[in-house]
Amino acid sequence: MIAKGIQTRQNIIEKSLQLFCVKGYYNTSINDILEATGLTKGGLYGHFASKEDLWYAVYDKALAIWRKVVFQGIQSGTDPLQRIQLLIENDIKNKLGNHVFEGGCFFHSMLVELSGQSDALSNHLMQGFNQLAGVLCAWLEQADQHGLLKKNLNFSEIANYIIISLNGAAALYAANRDASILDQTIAQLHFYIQQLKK
Amino acid sequence: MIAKGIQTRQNIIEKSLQLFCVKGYYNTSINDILEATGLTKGGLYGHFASKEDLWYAVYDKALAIWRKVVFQGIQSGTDPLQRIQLLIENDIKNKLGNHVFEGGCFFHSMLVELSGQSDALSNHLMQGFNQLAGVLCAWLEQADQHGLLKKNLNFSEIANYIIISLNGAAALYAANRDASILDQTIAQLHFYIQQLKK
DNA sequence: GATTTAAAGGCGACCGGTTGGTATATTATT
DNA sequence: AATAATATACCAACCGGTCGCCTTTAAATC
Repeated sequence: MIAKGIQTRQNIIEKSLQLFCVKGYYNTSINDILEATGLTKGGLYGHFASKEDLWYAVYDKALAIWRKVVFQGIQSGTDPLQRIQLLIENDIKNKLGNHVFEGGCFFHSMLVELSGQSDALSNHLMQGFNQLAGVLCAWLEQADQHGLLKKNLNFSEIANYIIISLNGAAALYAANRDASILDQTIAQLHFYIQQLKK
Repeated sequence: MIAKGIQTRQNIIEKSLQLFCVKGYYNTSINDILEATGLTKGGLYGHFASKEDLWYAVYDKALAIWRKVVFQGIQSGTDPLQRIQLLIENDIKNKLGNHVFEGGCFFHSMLVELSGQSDALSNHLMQGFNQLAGVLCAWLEQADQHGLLKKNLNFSEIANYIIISLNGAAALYAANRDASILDQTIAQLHFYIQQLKK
């Protein structure tokens, strides 16, 4: 049987993740988390040294969730461009559309809120985005080696631009909750990527 | 001579705009604003009924600044697609790159922070974005009437997508402050718009 | 199998400081 | 003298965090 403490800790992380997505980091108070978990201050601070400490644990949880959703059905060996398209579709339709993170995408919301507020936390976030850019970049290079792409494309530039588009979609969708914007963004990014082909 | 009260009011708005951009709305305290303006509580609350009331005034100021920067050099009568390109370039290079708003784009930062936190304020923001989408849409229709575009394009979809890209760029640039990301985004959006042409 | 023991888990009062906001008094300006 | 502009003192509620105390649980001892 799983130790009770570990279960409680997991519950704190999950409830905090929801709250951070909806209300933001600073605007989520420890009391909000206590209310959501049914704990009291002493109980919570037995599991985490500080609110920032909790944030790192929440980040790890969010990353695990995100990876599962966004790399769903993607197999190495398949057409690299198709992998990119699938990743985009997963990110927009499954992550945003299925409200994997309530309120808004954890990573995008945190990035905007924490930029200029906490160098430590926002750098932590940027590392994640840069890793994703690296993956996309590698896939583009693979596509190029298969002779699929136009000449003289800047792969890291394209990778960054895709990430930018995904972030923008997260922002707009969180604000207006209009599902059609998701389909539209997928369609436009699909069109964009088609134009990279020879 | 301009009444002193009006000058003070303007100063409050300008300093608050800076603070909201850097720290966000909720995380900017009234005390932060007092410190920035040299006023005391009584002085400030003589000009604004509440923090939210101040936000609306700041929004108006930000909108005026944004309009000036982003429609710079754009004349009706010129090539509609070129107008779109210029607007994009103004938004990215002049608004983001010149740090017209310190810390991050006011509109994007506020949209992300206030989504799900304040329906009143985030709806106010969305109206602005929708107006911009309308302008871009109209320009695309003009371009189409001139026979410049491919068939069966969805103009409002394209307009939304451009806005999404601009918002994403604002998010990433605020976080990593790497100017090359601005040039890259301009280049990619330029490429994207070229692909819309016949 | 019953009893002891110790640690893990959780409770809740309390801390200094800050939040947005108000009422009243005081000072400049006209 | 009247009015506009600002200062001061204050409020209740809330902020993240600490600390000593109380339960619960499970292993160790008898």
